Amino acid sequence: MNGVNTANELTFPLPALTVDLVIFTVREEQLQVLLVRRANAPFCDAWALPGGYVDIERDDDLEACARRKLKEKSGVDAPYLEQLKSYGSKGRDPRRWTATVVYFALIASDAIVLGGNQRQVAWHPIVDHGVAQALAFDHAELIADAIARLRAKLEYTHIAVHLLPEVFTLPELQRIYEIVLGAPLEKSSFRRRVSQAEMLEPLPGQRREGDGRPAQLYRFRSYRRQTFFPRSLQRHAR
Amino acid sequence: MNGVNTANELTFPLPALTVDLVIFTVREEQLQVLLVRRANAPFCDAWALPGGYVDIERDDDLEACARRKLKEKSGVDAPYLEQLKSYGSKGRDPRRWTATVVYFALIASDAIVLGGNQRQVAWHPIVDHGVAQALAFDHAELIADAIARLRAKLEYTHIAVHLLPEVFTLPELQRIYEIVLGAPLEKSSFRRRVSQAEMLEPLPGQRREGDGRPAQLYRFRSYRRQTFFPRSLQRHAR
DNA sequence: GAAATAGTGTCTATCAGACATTATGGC
DNA sequence: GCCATAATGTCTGATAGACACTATTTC
Repeated sequence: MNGVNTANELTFPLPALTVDLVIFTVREEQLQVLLVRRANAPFCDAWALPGGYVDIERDDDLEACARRKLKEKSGVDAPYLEQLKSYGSKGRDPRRWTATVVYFALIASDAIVLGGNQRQVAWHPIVDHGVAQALAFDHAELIADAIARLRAKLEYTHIAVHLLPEVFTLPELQRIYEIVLGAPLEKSSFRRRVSQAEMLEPLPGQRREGDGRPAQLYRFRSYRRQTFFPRSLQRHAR
Repeated sequence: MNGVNTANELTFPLPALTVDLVIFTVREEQLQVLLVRRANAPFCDAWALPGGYVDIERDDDLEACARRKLKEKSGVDAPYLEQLKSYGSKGRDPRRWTATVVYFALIASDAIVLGGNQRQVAWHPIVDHGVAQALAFDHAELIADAIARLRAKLEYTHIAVHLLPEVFTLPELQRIYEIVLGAPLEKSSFRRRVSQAEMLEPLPGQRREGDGRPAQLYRFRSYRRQTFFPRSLQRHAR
């Protein structure tokens, strides 16, 4: 009934399994996503998310597979990486029934070391809910979902710090939020949230300049836990 | 490089792909999860989540696969169904590299038609973050993650209505929340949220009893959109 | 000192928790 | 009338938005 015979051999055809990555960064005042140009059919020459088949020899688990592919494409070792969702259907790859587990990563633009050929691997700016080009497979949908998740999480967590280098100022952090959300934020509200969460550690004495008064430098203190902001249904005390 | 030859045949071994279901209901004043007893090795006779291999002949996509398995085990056609997360690694199934896409479902206990043998398919109460028994594979972890997601979503959405039959009273709905969250809720706060969200439609005239004053009957109005409660970082108006 | 940007303080609106109060049924 | 439960109202505290104000730098 479960399609497995006594010798533990599968008696039915398997779908293919891939891992795809939606790698975000903020460059040139824009949210951008890393795409690779396909060299083979189907969708040859179209842009697509970096990713590929799970290699059961090399990859111990799904996340290791995602990290391997991330390292191959972006050169980044330990970014923020979060599983987004899985997509699988008969038709999304014309060759065969394929499922993909999508991860999204946030990296600082200064941490990126792209492989040589910009025709093959390049950053593409996000406009609204996707990129300007038509993409291979269902990758436009995957990107739209990833953007929605990223924007939603910005509103109740601190993950945007992962889009900045280790040391940054509060105006820089606020700018990241505004670029990703596509809307200006109230300065004092923003700063209140950040300070109340106690996630940032001021780097004493140091400063940096824009054009007026320099801003205090900070470092993200705690990668251990994500901060979630309150105001939801709370447990009743008594 | 991508392991596919020109005839579009894969030249490397594939991992297996399954879909597993965490089916929740509230019965006998407890949050319960549906488990099936395994009839084959590995973990023969152990309890496990309902699920199984994706059948690329029958299943058009992952969600269809989940709905098919849900219908097979619980008899329920159109419950609340949401993709939770995917798990895949070399070791989680001793037979081979296996990935599973986990869905969680919420169904009303009165909608359930279990197949005959209770020794094979049965409800198990949730205590804290899991069930009392040891489970097959990594299913205890999958259940713990599903419980965490369910509890988190209760605090900012209305999905708990899917744990009740179509017609219910507000005290019944509140009781569901309290059972799942494991803590009492403040009545007036609870009712304010529910009414502000305008998700419930009073069924006029009708009532039902406990022991004192009868409660108004309601029906869940809108399956179209989930209600999310406010108080998070908001866009700046100007 | 003017301009520009960083950073703080104050007021208000909104909403959740606490808890009292009223409403409606059975007995 | 009494009890039990349903439903509502009021007060308080916490926090986000708005916006004014102060602080610190360059020129």
